[in-house]
Amino acid sequence: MGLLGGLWTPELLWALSDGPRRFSELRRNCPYISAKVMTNKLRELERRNVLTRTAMPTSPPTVEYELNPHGQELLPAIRTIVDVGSRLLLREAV
Amino acid sequence: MGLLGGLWTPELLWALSDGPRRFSELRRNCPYISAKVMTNKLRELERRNVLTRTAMPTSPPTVEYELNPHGQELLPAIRTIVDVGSRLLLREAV
DNA sequence: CAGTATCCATTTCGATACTG
DNA sequence: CAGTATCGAAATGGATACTG
Repeated sequence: MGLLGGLWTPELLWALSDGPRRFSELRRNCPYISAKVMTNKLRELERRNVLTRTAMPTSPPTVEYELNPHGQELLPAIRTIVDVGSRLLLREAV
Repeated sequence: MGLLGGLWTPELLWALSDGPRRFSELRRNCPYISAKVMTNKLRELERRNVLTRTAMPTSPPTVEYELNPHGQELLPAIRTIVDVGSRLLLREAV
């Protein structure tokens, strides 16, 4: 949980689950995460060895984030959370 | 995640996963959770309809907490988290 | 585009002491 | 036994403005 911690971490990982994404793509995927928090999280996840950050020296700059094998291992957990979460939401709606 | 949120929530649910537990048993299972946080979490989980709290009017008082069906549905998620978590810990240890 | 910097509000956690 | 009360520390999140 220390790793998954933070309200938005699962959502970020989720957005990365089917391939590399650029910073702005992630922002579009998770519009409620401020740039600051997003940067913090991404850096943290990089430090924790869950994803890789690749900056291309183009202009304007392009940065890609991609889950590494460690990150892939987290996916089942995220998936289950998302899954159970949506079932519960359905119930509450009723 | 709003539901699972909080550092200790998964640990509490985990401790409850194979049957009802009394307050003091939970404290023994999760020695690092202060009584205050534990009470808060339990109350929150009760409010969220994940577990039931049963107080027996004995002396000294006895209170049992038990996952209800909603809570049971969370278990797969917790299990997966615990699972992935321990695999990652192993890696880091190496 | 992909960030940083600042400042502030909120939430969460923890230690300690007390109680029916 | 099963809590509650109080206080304070710390992490987390958000808004806004600025930059190579």
